[in-house]
Amino acid sequence: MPTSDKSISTYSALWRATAPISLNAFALPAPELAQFLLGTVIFHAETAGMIVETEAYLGADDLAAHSSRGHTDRTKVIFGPAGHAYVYLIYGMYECLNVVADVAGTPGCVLIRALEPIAGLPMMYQRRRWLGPPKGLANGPGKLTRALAITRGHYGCRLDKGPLSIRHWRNKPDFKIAITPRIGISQCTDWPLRFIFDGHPCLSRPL
DNA sequence: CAATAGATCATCT
DNA sequence: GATGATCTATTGC
Repeated sequence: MPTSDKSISTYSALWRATAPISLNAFALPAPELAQFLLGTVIFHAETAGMIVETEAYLGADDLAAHSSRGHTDRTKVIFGPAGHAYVYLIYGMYECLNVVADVAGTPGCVLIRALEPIAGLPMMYQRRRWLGPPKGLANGPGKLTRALAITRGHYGCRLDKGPLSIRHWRNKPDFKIAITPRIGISQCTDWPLRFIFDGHPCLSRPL
């Protein structure tokens, strides 16, 4: 299930094996964007990994979504145009990366929950201070931001190009997608908005 | 393996 | 003043 081509393990080779995604291609409803992002690759600071787990967060009706409480300093980017980063601090300790969905004026975003590490593994090990197998480097929302050195400083960044970018494969790998309820929330706990590569070893939690 | 405690702070009430 | 889209270490079977 991990990446088909194991010869692509350097940042530059991975960059060449992928292509940019236009900013307006991100402008989908959050559940659709969450599926679209599965299998795409995040690049930042000499490290990169493939997204294998996402969660969609909706608008006013979705009480688990930060944007359901309205437009504030923290949530304003979620109400903006798609393809930008919403990064926030959770539990005073970890940062979580979201991709803004939908058109400007309509709130919605996608939490990136797990990556398969592909390039820059030694750097990821150093940032994470992790001693286990590679699958444990970025298999959680707080872990992957550490591994790729993504912080609240990236709040509002565009993701189609620039230092923090998401690209898709020129030869798209084929994976089976499974859908489950979201993890770690206390509202709308049974909405089927978590999207995963079925059986992938780098998930934050199996199914 | 499962359950639980503790770390730590920006945001919102 | 309470809470939380988490993670790690530790305890107990």
